Amino acid sequence: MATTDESIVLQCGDCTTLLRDVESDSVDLCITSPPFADARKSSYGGVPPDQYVNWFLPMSREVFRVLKPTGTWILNLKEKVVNGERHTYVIDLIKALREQGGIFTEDYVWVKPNSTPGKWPNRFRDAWEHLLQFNKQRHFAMYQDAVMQPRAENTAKRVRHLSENDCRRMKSATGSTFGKNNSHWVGREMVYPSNVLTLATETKNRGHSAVFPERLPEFFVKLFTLPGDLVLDPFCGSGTVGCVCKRLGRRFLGMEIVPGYVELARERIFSSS
Amino acid sequence: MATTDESIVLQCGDCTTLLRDVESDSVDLCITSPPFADARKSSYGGVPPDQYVNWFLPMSREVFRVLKPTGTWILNLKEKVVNGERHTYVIDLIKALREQGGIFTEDYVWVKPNSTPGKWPNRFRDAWEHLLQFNKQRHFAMYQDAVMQPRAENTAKRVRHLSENDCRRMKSATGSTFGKNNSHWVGREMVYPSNVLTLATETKNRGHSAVFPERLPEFFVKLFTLPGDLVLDPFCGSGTVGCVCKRLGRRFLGMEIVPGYVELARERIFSSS
DNA sequence: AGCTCTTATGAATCATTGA
DNA sequence: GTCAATGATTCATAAGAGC
Repeated sequence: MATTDESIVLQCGDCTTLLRDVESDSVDLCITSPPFADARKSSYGGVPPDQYVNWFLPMSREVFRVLKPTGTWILNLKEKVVNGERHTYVIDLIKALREQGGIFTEDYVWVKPNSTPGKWPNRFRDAWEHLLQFNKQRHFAMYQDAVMQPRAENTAKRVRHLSENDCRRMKSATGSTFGKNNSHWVGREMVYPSNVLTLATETKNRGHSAVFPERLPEFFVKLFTLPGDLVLDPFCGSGTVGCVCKRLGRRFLGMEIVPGYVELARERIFSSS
Repeated sequence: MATTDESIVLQCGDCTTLLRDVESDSVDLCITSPPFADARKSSYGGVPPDQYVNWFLPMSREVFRVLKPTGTWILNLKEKVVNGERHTYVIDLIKALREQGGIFTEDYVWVKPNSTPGKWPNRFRDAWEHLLQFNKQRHFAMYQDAVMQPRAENTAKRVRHLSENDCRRMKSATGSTFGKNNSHWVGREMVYPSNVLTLATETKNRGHSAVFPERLPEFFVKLFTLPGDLVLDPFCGSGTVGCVCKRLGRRFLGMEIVPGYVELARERIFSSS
């Protein structure tokens, strides 16, 4: 499908099929949030949890093929509750991707302070998701200095003056997990983040039910690519990763099966320039 | 082994053996942080990651046996990095515990905002751990009101001035059907927590490395037990869970293989009274 | 400009009811 | 019985409007 900018390519169709036409060892970073099991039924049909791994593997084989040896894949997933317990499709998939040759380098956690409300007799609301990092080699490209952030104010001092309950509520006050109060960058000592990203979900209606906050792909694009590098999102939805790549000067290849979302992504990516 | 208080019992020895003398269906909550793979080499010999599940299963069988049908097991674990990737012994163990009859109800995340600074060529510092919840039945004891926390300031403020729209809810463009009626919020000062616990680790303690900050077992002891209930920690170390139980009026059974830790736990638990 | 207030909305889950 | 549809439950956040 045609594009209006050679460095940003959007394709409409099934990504497993479309990926067959992508050159091997050409992608620096794949970052994607595939439809979770049983989710987004109205637009994607909803893959049953028990069939999720088998549904996933033909696609992942292509992703590993097109990824550069030094490239990275960041995969956003979350366990669904089925019959009162967390389903194992995510951990089954981790095992399967390792058998496909992937190296399970890290499990970043995305903490969502404004997660969907809800309380049930047996559980509280779900405020975190996986960001699984897979690689083809143990040595991969990583630019850690690009994601440094200011050190938080003296945490220990604050903790001492907080009540018991306030301490559990300190989500935005402490430490150097990524996404905390970054309001005063100037003149602050910079530190490396951790493997916990605390970022609120988008609350503005973007016409898509599962939109990344831009700072999430931005973190990984800066961490794993340089300007001019190629970023792939095989389930690009409304194009958040593409927007970030355009802004940061990375090339982007996005695939999406729902025509309406492709149009939405095109508008979002090219209207901002 | 003798104790100085009938409601707090400390035993020195291998927990798999000691557990055989514990009555079936008698424990309301088991909360424990077993030695992670390859850790605590001096006392446990450092279980190699590949043998971790086999090492674990005789003990877990006993834990499930002694747990009440309505009881809960909270298990603190973290994937260790082996040869550049996260080892799968945690997810292998989840699968194995389910095969043993356990119900994998929830995966709480403990975020440690002040974890040790540091970074490596291929990863940042590790700032989170699993708190796996297993049950014997789908219906178990849970006292959610005991762990409520103050509402966020922002929300508390706006509840004082509700608009018309706060009392109804329009359907979202993407078809989600969340209902909300903010008028129910009026007069409510406390809200329920999520499945993410943000708690700083306790850095300086008297001659021991504390596994848990006290607030962590406190959260689960309040959530899953009533005063007088029995709490078990088969790897009780320096006795943090016991201290919490003493303070909150729960009975406690702690097991620890290193005599020095048993003594330390005894001092900590009984000196505070 | 800067503060306060208003508004929309999100990868949800469980118990109950009806077919 | 088994399965599907419906109703009840629940917060925090960013953007924008208003002062």
